[in-house]
Amino acid sequence: MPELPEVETVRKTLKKQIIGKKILKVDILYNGIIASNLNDFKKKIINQEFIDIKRIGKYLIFELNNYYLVSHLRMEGKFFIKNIDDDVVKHEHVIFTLSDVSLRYHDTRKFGKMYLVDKDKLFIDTPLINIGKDPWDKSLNIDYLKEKFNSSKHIKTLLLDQSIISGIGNIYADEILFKSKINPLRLGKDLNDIDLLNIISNTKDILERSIEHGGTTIRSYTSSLGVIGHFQDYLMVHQREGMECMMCHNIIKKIKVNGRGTYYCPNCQVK
DNA sequence: AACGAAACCTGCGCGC
DNA sequence: TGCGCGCAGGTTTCGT
Repeated sequence: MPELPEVETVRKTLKKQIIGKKILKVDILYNGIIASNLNDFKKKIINQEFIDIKRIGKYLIFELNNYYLVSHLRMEGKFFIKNIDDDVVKHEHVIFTLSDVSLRYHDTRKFGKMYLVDKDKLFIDTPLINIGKDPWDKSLNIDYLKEKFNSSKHIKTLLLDQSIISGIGNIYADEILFKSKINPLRLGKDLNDIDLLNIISNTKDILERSIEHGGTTIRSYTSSLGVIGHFQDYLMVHQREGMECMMCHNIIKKIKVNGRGTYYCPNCQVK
């Protein structure tokens, strides 16, 4: 479930439920989720307390007393709060037993990762060492994008590059390009100042509006923490292949860009 | 060095 | 009904 707005929704919801609580026990049912040294992870995390939950790009940053627990949900990672004695269900891979509740990490495809990072090394260690600018960072400006987009890669690919801007995924990349009237196959180096300005402002605008609606819940994905977002009702192109463009009534097309399904309006987004 | 492809996993919907 | 294929909100690793 994870692009920036969905992760932000999880962060807010989770924060209300676990701040101030201590980790009494951790059960790891599928080791692949833990990207750090497994034994260190298990040992260090016991008796740590949740101080705060932040978000950087698509990463959830759980602030503990002495560490950051950094979690990436990848395609289908979800957190749930359950009763401690509830049965463990299929696809629950990491179970944190807190004083009065059970925090459970559920991930059908097992793609998600968790890292335990020293507090003074958050941006020095993996996975955040190369993280790009936050969409609302004031230094994310035309000059920055001119340099980073000076490439023969397609703009869709560049928008998905987390070391340039952090938090944009496949749904919002399509929406940002539609609103900016930029064809996904245009090359980064061919964009002009107006294009870059549009990308900067539309990225913030679309992500903000999605956060207001609790993110996007599409396909049959069940949502994290029982929270269902509604921004899918406002998507202009994503998953609308064969349907009429909301702006010009031409037919929305679907292509592949860098292996990712990409939706656009050939009339609004001329190459 | 830089690019696309494959890998990591599971489940669903489709056509035959 | 069953099988095989393609597809999925992501990122890292492997080959050419």
